[in-house]
Amino acid sequence: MSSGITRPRVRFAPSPTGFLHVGGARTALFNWLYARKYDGDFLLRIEDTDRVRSTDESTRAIFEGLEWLGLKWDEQVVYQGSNLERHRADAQRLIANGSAYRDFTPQAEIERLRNDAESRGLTFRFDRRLADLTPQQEAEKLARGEPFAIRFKVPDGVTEWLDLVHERIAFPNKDIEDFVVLRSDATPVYNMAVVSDDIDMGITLVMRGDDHISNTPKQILLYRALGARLPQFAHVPMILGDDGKKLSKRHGATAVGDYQYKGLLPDAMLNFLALLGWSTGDDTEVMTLAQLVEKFDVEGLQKKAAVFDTKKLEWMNGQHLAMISLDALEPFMTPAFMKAGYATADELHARKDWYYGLLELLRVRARTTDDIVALAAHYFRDSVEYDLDAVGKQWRDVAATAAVLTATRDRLAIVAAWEPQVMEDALRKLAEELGISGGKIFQPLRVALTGLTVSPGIFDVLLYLGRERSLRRIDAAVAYLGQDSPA
RNA sequence: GGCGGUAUCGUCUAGGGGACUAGGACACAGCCCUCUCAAGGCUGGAACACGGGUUCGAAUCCCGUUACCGCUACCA
Repeated sequence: MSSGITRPRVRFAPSPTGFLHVGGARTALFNWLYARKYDGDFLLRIEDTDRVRSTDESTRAIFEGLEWLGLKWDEQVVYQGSNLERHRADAQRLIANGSAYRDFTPQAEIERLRNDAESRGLTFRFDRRLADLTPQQEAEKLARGEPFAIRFKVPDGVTEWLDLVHERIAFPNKDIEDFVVLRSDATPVYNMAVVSDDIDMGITLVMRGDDHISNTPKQILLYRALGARLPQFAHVPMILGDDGKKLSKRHGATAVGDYQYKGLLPDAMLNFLALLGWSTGDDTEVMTLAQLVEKFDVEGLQKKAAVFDTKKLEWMNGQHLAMISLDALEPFMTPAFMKAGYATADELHARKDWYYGLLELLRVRARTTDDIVALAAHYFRDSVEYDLDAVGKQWRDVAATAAVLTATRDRLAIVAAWEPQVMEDALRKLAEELGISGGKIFQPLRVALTGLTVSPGIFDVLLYLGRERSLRRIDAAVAYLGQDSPA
C-alpha cells in the first residue's frame, strides 16, 4: 500500500444452510455500503464447514439473493471449506508457540462432567488440569495415535475492544473457558476458521450481527496468539419479528427471495433494510442506493434490535415505485405481464408510449409490481367481470343507468378526438343537458369499463382502453342491464 | 444459573445536560383536493421501563432493579 492508508476490506460470511435471510441481507448491505462509501472491498465468504447442513442449493440462493439486491462482491468467493489446511496449520502454530495445548480427554468424559455439573446447578467450565500430562505421557499418547482436540489456553486478564457501535465491551477472561480450536477429527471449530480466514483475507473491519458479541473475545485472543493485526469490530443489532422474537419462518416471509417474488423492488428492500438499525441522523428516509452510499456511516448504527415492519416496507416500495424511472421499472414489469399472460415483450415494446403511459397511470396506485399487474388487467383482457357490489351500488336503477350509458356511448362515439380533455368536455356537457352531476355519468361508466368502482381517472381509463374497446364495453354493459332487468 | 448486550409513541427512529409543552416516518382517525381509488396536503391521538444518585438543571451522565435478546458445544 503505497499511500500508507489501508484500503478497508469487509466481508459477508453466511453459512449456506438455508435461503438468504433478511437479517443476513441487511448485514451484507451494511458491509457493502461501508465498502462503497470508503472505497474498500466487499468480500463474500461461504462458511461451509458444517458439511451436513451446508448445501449447494443454499449457496446458490445466497448468490441469487445478493444479485437481486445488487450487492456485488469484489474478488472471488471464498469457500471456507477449502481452507482446511490453513486452519489446521494455524491451530498447530498455536501449540508451537505455547498458546494452545493438546487435550486427550475423551469427549464422552467431558460430556459426563458437564452433565454432572449442570444437574447440580453448577456451571461447567473445562479445567485445564484435566488435560495436564507429563511430556512423556503426551509423547506416548501421540505415538499411540490417540485422538486429541486442540484447546486454546485462555490467558488471565480481561479481553476488551472498542466496538464501532457499542463502544467499549469487556469480558473477564476467567469467564471464557479453554475452548477447542481443532476437533479430534482435525476439523477446525468456527472461531478458529473465521479468524484464520479473516486474517488471510486481510479483513480490516468485521461487521456482523450482535449475536456474535460473545465470540469476539475468543477471536481477539486468537488474533493475538497468531500475531495478527486486530481488525475493527462493529456489532449490528438483530432483526425481530412483530412479536419481538428473533425473526423466523413463523413470522412469514423472511427470505429476501420471498420479497423478490412478491413484487418488491430491490432498491426499496435495500432502503427499508438500511433503516432497520441505522438512520441518517436527519429525517431522510426514502433514498436511492447512491444516496444510501453517500449517507452511510457507522455513527448512525443503532444498538437496539429492530422489528421488521411489513407495512412500512410496502409503503417504502410504493415510494420507490413512484420515483423510479420508467425505463428502470420496465424490466420488472414486462416479465410480470408476460407471466400473467397479458402480452408478449414484443407487443409491449411495439406500443411503448401506451405501455409507459399505463405504467405511469397505475404505479402511483400500487405498492408492489404485483399490484400494478392486477390493476392492469382491464387494459389487456377482452372481457370485464362485474363486481357485484359495484353493480349494486352504481347500477341500482337499471333503466336509468341503461339510458345514461347509452347516451354516454352515443356521445363518445362522435367525440372529435379520443383525448381526455375532449371527452371530459363532451361528457360534462351531456351531464348538464341531462340535468345530473358528472359523477352520475362517470361512476356507472367506470363500472361498465372496469367492472369496479375504483380505477384511475375515468378519462384516462377511456384513453388507455381505446375508443373501440371502450364503446364495446359500454354496449356490453347496456346489454347486461337489459337482460338483467325484470322486464 | 453464569457472562454479555439492549431499553424514547403500537413500529422504525431524532435526541449525545438547558434549544423538549420530546421532532420525523409507518400504521391509525379526521379534514382538504376530487368522477372513484390512489398519490399529495393539513390536523389529531400516541413514548423518554422503574428507582436512586450527580447537577442550578437529565430523555441525555452514574448506580441499581426489572424486562427482553444473545452466547454459554469437539454447531455455525
